[in-house]
Amino acid sequence: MIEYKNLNEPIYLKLKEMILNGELKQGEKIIQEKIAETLGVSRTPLMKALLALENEYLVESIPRRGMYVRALGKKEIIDIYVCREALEGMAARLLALSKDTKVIEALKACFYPFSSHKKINIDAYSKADEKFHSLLIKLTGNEPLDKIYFFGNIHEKVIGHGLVRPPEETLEEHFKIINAIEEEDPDRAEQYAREHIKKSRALLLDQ
Amino acid sequence: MIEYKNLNEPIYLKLKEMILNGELKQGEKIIQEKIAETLGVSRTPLMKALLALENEYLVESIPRRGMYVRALGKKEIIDIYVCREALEGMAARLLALSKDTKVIEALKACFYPFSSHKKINIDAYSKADEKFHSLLIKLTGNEPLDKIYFFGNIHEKVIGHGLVRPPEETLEEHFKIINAIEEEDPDRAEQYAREHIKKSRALLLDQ
DNA sequence: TTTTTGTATTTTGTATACAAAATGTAATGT
DNA sequence: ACATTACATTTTGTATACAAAATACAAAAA
Repeated sequence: MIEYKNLNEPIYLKLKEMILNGELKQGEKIIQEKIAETLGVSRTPLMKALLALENEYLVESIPRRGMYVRALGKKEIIDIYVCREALEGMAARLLALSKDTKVIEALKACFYPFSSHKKINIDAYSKADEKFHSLLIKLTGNEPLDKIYFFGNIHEKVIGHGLVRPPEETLEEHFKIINAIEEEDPDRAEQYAREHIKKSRALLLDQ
Repeated sequence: MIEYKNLNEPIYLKLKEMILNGELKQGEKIIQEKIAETLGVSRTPLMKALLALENEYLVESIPRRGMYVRALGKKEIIDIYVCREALEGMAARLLALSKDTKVIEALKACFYPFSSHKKINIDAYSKADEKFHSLLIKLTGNEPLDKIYFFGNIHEKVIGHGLVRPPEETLEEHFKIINAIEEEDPDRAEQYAREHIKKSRALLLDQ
């Protein structure tokens, strides 16, 4: 079977990168013609990418006024963490019920490099963390769930490239979630996944 | 402050209606030029509406092949109910913590016409049911949550215009949720909201 | 100075044109 | 008959053109 690739994905990816690394600032207006020119495309495929990003909560459209890089206030960030708590909690539950050994392997693999109790590279751990949370959703095989879970992007944007809490604290929590899944205990898997997000949320709320 | 209205919303709404009432059939290819002509617009604003519908899980895009009305199989429907369980459960929890009397009023108002224990009009109850579940989300004031909860549409599509379970069964469950919210008991509110969806899901799974 | 009004410029929204790919069909060969 | 190829048609993807609205700016009035 032939694989048809999305032709305007490169535009979408480039724009997303520009938003996440701050090349396009929060609240900044996206002047279509200007961006289209810098990307070397016309407004038509650019608009498709912008609409996709609007649905990922990265861009906000005001009719007849234009598209703006979404500015995330404290409330929005907290609200997103509430959504994550619900979705990742459910994902952990589903995985605990799945009885799939490959799931456990994949999740554990994220943190193999950090299990030796040596000094932890923050940047590498940050990537592993993002991978873990994304995998938690993807491994469920629930496509609608994956579709509504687009908050991974936000993560970087909120904290820069860092983490909400130090690895020493979260590594253990990650393994608690994985172990509950391995022991096929859906209630504990969900509970731990939710507590994990909730703790980060509480910290963000204080700042 | 001036309110700017989305100019291509009429196209979006008309298309959505055509999909939900079966005028455009499941799995049917959407030939852009043809639909554009029947709607009396060009392909450009039509594409915007189609991309919005793609993000609502009503339309599926295959690059270079075209846009298709999404065909929902049993798995997708079950998966959507799993998402609803997570999201509505969390919403009920948030409302229980909100201590807002207007919330209770609004939720109760959905079912006032059916509290007299007379014969229940299925069509009216079906609308009330949809309203209730939509309100549960909206009243939280969590915008990202509202954005990812686009499954209300699906409901009609799955069951025609009917209900998964009879009103006699679900009316009581609705009030159990409302009461738990009123008593500011987040755990029970979430539990009841989840059980409510779960029961419907179990029934769909059997069919 | 500050506000208002009129005008020029910019920018969005939509229609249209055209190239490239996909699809359909008929002719050819096995 | 069936498969394969060549060609015509359809359809998507992108660029461009143009109208309508929003914005910026300068001149006039309070």
